[in-house]
Amino acid sequence: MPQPVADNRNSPDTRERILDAAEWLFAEHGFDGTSMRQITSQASVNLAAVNYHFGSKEALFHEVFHRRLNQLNLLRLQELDKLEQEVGDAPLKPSQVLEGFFGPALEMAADTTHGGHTFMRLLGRTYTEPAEFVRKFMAEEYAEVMERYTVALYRSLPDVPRAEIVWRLHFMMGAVSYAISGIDALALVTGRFDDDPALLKPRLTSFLLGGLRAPLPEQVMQDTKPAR
Amino acid sequence: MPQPVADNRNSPDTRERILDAAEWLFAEHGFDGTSMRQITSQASVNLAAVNYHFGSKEALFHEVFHRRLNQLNLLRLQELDKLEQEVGDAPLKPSQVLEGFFGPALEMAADTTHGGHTFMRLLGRTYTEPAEFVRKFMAEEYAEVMERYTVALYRSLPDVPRAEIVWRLHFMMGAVSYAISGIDALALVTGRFDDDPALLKPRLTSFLLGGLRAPLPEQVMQDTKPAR
DNA sequence: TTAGCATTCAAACGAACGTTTGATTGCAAT
DNA sequence: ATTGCAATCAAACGTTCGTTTGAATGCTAA
Repeated sequence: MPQPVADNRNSPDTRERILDAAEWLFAEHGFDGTSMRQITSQASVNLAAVNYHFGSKEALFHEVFHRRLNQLNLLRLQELDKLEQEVGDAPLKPSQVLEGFFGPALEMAADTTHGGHTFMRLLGRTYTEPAEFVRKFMAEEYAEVMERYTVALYRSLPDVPRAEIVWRLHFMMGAVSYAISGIDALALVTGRFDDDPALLKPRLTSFLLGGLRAPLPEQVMQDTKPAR
Repeated sequence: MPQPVADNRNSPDTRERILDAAEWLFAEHGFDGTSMRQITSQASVNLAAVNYHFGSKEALFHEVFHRRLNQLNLLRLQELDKLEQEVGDAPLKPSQVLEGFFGPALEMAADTTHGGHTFMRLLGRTYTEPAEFVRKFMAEEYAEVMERYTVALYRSLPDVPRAEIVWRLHFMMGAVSYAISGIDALALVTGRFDDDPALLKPRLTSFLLGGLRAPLPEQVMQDTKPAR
């Protein structure tokens, strides 16, 4: 046993090159719109390399996701741990919960040089086109983070019905997704558009907070007052 | 000239059957994920019928869009006309602008029996995956509506910088898109989830209004005070 | 009855798809 | 030197793709 080669992470770049190329192409053209020949060509590797290293196109897609989503989940959980440690048993403020949840996503989306932005575009896109095999691992990999953050949100807004909070979290994720896909889609609908990307985060957070803390609609108020 | 057959809209159902089948399949699996054979099979027409009636797969996609988007645009413009007529030269209230813009979309999304819901899912999905050939006609068909509604929003919020308004409109469209794709994506991220669909609209509008009227972020306030 | 024409149909086209194969390469350990 | 093995490679596999073709069909107008 000269060297525990064991869990071999050999072939220094080709796996990474494939993942990077695939990430960008999937974000740009979607899963079905991207071919193995495009991926391997852009990564400058042999056509068979993907099947050799990952097994299949779907497995590659999963790995593209797992690589960054795992990182994003860790960041979100760390943020929440830190925040909850600071306040002890007291509930967090809604703004703190939002910062912990969307902060890491926006930071990742702001990283345009290491693929973070590319991945967040892919994530937003995939969310609206959940292919069969994607639903499965998406739900699994998101589960813990969503569970902990929804609970934190419940506690931060004790007077708001839980169903309402879940919906608003959903609305907020939509707003953030569009914010990240951002300028492309914006230019698609309005005319040309250029703006300081650094302003996106303050803009978005004040919008989200406004929506999250908006007065409850009357119909919901009525439903929440009586029984249950 | 016995009958002005002229602009023939013959073949009573096959065009419509193709459009309906294509609309559903495109919404479910995307453009690249849907094959001509799936479409024609689900529509119970011959494989060559699509190319005969529409010319190509892309042209079919365009027609699927045009059919409903045209209707949606008309509704939105009618709403705005009516509202502006009511108030004369005075600016509209933000809530009125939102009602005019998102009301027709939500109504269409609530129609689950005539394909309206299906189309709105497709629209939200396409927004985040703008294929080359889609960008073109999307921008064209959206142009007039977006122009008029952004102006109406400017006037309804005279103290808010225009760039801010454009962004917030963008955020709102994201929230609405997610709201419509709705329960599918929600169940993907949280656990199971069931709720009264009739409550969606009041929930969404109070959220949107809260976001739209939220206080401006400090950075933007600073930028807007000095020159320019 | 017949001519014209829009529509439908079965069949085939070449191209591109994801995947597999079997040989070749180049380094590490014997 | 030689064996072992992970990695790369060119080539081919069988499918499925969007589109085209040319013949059949059925209705309408002359």
